[in-house]
Amino acid sequence: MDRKEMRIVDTGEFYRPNSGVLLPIRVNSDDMDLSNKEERGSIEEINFFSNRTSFRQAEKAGEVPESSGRNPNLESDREGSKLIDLNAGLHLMANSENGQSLTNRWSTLDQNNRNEMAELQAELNRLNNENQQLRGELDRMVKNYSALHMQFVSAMEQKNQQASNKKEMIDDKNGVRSPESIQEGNKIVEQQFLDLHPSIEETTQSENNAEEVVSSKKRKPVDESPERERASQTWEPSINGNNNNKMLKQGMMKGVEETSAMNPCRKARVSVRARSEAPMISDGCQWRKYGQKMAKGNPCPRAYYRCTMAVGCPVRKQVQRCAEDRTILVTTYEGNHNHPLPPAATAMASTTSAAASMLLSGPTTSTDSLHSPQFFPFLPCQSSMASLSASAPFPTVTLDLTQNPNPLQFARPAPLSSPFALPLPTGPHIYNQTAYGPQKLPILPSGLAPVQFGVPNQPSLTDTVSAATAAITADPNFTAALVAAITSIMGTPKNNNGNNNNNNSTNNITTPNNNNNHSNINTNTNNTSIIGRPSSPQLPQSCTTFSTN
DNA sequence: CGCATTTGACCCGCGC
DNA sequence: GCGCGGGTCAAATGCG
Ligand SMILES: [Zn+2]
Repeated sequence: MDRKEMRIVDTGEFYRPNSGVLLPIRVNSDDMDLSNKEERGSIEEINFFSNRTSFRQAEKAGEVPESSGRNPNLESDREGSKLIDLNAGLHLMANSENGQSLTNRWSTLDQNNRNEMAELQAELNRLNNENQQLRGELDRMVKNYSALHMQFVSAMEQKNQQASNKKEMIDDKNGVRSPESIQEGNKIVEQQFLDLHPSIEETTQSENNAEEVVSSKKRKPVDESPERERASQTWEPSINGNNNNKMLKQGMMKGVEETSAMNPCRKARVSVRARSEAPMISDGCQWRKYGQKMAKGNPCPRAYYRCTMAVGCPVRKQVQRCAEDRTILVTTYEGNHNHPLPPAATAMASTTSAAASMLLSGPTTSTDSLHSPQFFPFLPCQSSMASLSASAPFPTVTLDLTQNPNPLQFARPAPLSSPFALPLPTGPHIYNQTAYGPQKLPILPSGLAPVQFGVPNQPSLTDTVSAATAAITADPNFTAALVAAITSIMGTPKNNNGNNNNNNSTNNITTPNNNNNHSNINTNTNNTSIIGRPSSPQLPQSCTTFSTN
């Protein structure tokens, strides 16, 4: 098929949706036959080279009634015919008079160029229109999402306030009035706005304070064993009123903190692997170490921290070095902060919250949803992976930031000052990243903070976490969102001084049986590898120890 | 002296 | 029932 003909046909297709707009044809008419510019559609075609193709013109005029709407198929055919006519006419011109052949050739070339230009311009216009349409669509979706989210937040707020009132009543009945019960309502509201996605514990828990989430699964809601001195000391005032004195002895905060319910949401974890020489990455929060254990299979001890930025904050984290690469620090976050966070800490908090929501918010966010390669279209070429494990009891999202291909992605817009800005991705940025591969500028949501991971003045994990958070929280289905997150992770500088400039970030799907192949996305059951990355270093499974139990 | 860290003991779930 | 391992507690200790 002739190249030109192909081109014209394509332009015809471009404009077919916009009935009546026949820019390419009109442009040709400008060049060849200006007399009928005002006519539209096939009228112009008919007049195309009218002096030489009257036969065809008459033929086509008879074929196609002009009154009816444009028929795409017919349009295509006619345009094809028109091009044949065009070529024939040019040929005749070139051969007709030798003296003018050169001039005619030049004019032909000029016309061709102009045609091409016109076509390109037409395509440009078309793309602009399409872009505007898509943008409008996106804006609409974002608006809808925001509206829904705000509704959800307000609903949760109401629910929390109701629960708070209930708790106050209980406390009053027991003769103990917990200050937290008064404060928690506000706290939770803050947290919800802060985290963008209120986590499941807040939705399912009848009592509102986030501290309840803290208590581990082993803490049973009813103290059925009196001989357990510690258990009776540390907890459950609202269910077992006899413990109130003990709780006072232990301190109100602890009592509230340990008040718990077996909330599955507590299990949701976000594990971040990052290279850092420091014993602990700085994520903007204040942590207090409350324990250290030697983990099995890892000579490096595992440290346990809890957030001390606010009394009773349920957030905890575990820090452990990777057994095989001591420079890799694995930090696992758990829970949601119940207090406002500084900008530096917002990213991580949002990430953990979003990850918890992601992992626990139903089948669409489970690992199953990630089995489809369409969720990671970029992975084979960009070597970036999402790690999700929705498996019970500890669904875990693992962000592997130890391998980064792009050391020069430090430039990014200055973060906004407000620590409470929603990390909601705005505009098409996230889709830009998603669709068009690695973008060097991180799509940070505006409220996210400057970097505080690792050594000062270093670019930090915060970028990655922010982007991941934004991505996760932006889309309840976590499709494009996940893609965007991972894509943005690729653009995040690693957090250490490091010597690891040439690797890609990877996220991993971790399996319940601790089969952490960092090159694969595995299912919970059969460890089916969806997307492999043979080139990535195989990291020891002990590096992500929290996905299993 | 107050706060944070250390560290041994304890709790609990799970597998055998 | 017992042992193992993960997680937490809290007294002891360290530090500014
Ligand atoms: Zn906190």
